[in-house]
Amino acid sequence: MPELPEVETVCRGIAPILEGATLIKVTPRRAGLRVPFPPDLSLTLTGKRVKTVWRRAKYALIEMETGSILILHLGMSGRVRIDGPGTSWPELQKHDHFVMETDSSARLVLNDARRFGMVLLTSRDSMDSHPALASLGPEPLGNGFDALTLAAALKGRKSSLKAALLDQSVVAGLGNIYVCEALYLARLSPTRPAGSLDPDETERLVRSVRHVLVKAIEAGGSSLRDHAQVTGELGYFQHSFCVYGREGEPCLQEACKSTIKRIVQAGRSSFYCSHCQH
DNA sequence: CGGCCAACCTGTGCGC
DNA sequence: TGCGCACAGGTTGGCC
Repeated sequence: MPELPEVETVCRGIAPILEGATLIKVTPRRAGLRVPFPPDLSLTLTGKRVKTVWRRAKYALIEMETGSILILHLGMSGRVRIDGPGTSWPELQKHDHFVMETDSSARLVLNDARRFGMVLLTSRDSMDSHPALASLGPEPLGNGFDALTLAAALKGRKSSLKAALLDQSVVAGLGNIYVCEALYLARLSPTRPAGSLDPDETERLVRSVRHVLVKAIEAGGSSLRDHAQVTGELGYFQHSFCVYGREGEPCLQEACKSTIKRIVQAGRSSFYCSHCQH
């Protein structure tokens, strides 16, 4: 589930619960996920009040009034659940690896079957130099992402356009699904050398990236499979994919009689229409 | 530094 | 019903 739109959806869902609340209990339920949990995690957060929740790339950031910032990354299979506010919470489940309880009888639960996620700690003052955040490229929905900056980031790159857009230092927050979707919308082949775009193509790509992300956020994130969002509702953007997961199905372009192809690039599946995308 | 691959994990769906 | 295999939304460390 967790590319930029899904993380954005999670942040919007947990912000009303967490902001202004005090964390009364913080419980790591195993040693860590991809990396060990910070040793001072509970000590740093317990008894502190949450100031704000926001997102950077695919990271959810929870800033405390003390200036400490909890960084959550959902990896491939991470999900965030809010239990309560209420008098009773459901039983913790398999793969519920990290839990934070608030003084308003709500509980945030991080569930991550594959444990590719990350729980990290930084602070207001040092977040810019934190290894996870330091080398991230511009936010695709922010002012720092335009045709000129993208052209500069792609210039001289020999790798494919697909690989370049998955590189979080080029643009931050895209993953396999939305790269496929944006390239389809921009009519650009995932196999194009990243440095070969002309200004018109670059502009089309910028617009397409923004468009697919905005639409996905509006739909509440794609939330593949049976993932229930923190709001308890399922996202519906997954039903709106044009190419992702559609190998062998007809291209949706009105006049196109071709079918969607799947190739493997950098170990990831790329779905595209070889007739429409060049 | 750029580019590529393996590794990190569990779950699911498919063919046999 | 069971087994084995391919594949899955991401990142990173090591190697050339």
